[in-house]
Amino acid sequence: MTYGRPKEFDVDRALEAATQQFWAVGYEATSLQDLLKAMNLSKSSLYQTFGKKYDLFIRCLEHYQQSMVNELNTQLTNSISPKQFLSDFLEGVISEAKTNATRKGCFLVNTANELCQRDAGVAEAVSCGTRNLAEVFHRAIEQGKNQKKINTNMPTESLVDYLMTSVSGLRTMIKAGADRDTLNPVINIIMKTLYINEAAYQ
Amino acid sequence: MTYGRPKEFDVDRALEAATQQFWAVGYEATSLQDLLKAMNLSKSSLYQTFGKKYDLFIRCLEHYQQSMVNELNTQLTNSISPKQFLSDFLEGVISEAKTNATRKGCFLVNTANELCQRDAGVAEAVSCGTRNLAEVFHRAIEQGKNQKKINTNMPTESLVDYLMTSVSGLRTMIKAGADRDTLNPVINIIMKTLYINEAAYQ
DNA sequence: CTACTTATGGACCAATCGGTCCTTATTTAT
DNA sequence: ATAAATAAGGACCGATTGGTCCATAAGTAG
Repeated sequence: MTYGRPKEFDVDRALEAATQQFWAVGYEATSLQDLLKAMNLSKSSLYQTFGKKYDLFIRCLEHYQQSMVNELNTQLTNSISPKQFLSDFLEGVISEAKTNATRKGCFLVNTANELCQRDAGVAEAVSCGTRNLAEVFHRAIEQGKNQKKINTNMPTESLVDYLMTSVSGLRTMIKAGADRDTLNPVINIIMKTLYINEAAYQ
Repeated sequence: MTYGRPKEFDVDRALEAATQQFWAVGYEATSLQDLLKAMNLSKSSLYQTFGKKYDLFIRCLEHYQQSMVNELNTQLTNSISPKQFLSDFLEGVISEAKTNATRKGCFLVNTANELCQRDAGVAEAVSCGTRNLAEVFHRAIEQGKNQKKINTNMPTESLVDYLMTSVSGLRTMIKAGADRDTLNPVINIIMKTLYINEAAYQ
């Protein structure tokens, strides 16, 4: 039933390679040549399989978003407490600060900054990704509230938005060159804000 | 003492126009053509006066940074309280959320996200700008502490970094499409965190 | 009026951009 | 064996990129 010459490459691996490339340097700064080298494909294969650069980019965005959200969801269910999950997550975010390696940040955040205002399609994909990410945080915060660890006076939605804002901010600070020593107190403040009762009593 | 044919344009106005252009769409997405149109210059005039695109960009960054910091300093000295200053500032940041007009955000934040990891010169200019911005926040927070309005237990530096992080995060959220209604509660949380005693007692 | 200095307009450049298309290679179905 | 279908290599495309260079214009100093 399947005709034709089989592909000489793994589509998923190629997609992953393209994602890494776009993630590392963004859409505009990634040339077709860069993609071909990163994915190890001929131009024909790329266009035949993924369409144009823009189409590939959108697909990478979705690929990234899904795997990130999946990863976070399993981390949340495996963590000993929502607080530990959130704390680990923030630690993870700032762990790439001032490493010699490239600080890629979050592909969604990067793209939001680069393209969202200019391209409606990208904006839609990013919006979808952030909604899914927010859902994870929503779950974590609801659990924290149920365990009476998080101030139940504040609407969960606001806390989620606060968390999203804080994470995005951390990522920008890292790109701007902040190191872990300056950002560690910041995530302490953020955590204390979520777990405000502890902060007030300490 | 001044030789030669006089310039037919105002250097400062041209610099301002270039700043607006870079600010609006970033470095990569701004072509030389875009610059010439925005600045209303011939190519020769641009290169003779400002050097190459990269040089002009750095100069725009510095120009932006200086005028922003000056503006904020006068706003701080004219405000009735540091709290009012900070609150007004955050309000101002989210006031461009979901306007139909282009949401340009902060030129420094944009550039941090676009170029800092790739170009050392840009990173240096951004770092200088953020330091100067942080100084303004430092002044405001110290004043708040002196007036016993801000928790003196937390180091001022940490609060400054927290504020910088929050502002950067807000800007990204705006670019990602968040509207004022979702961000207003967020800045309330941020303000309460700075003025934590009020938050704990309310 | 002449020499000198700077500004401007635009021709020109190689390199690169994203993208198309045609030929050839490799497979499966009959 | 042959036809159908897909993949891969690479030539080729016009448009655009950032940038240089040169001839001409427009001033000032002596």
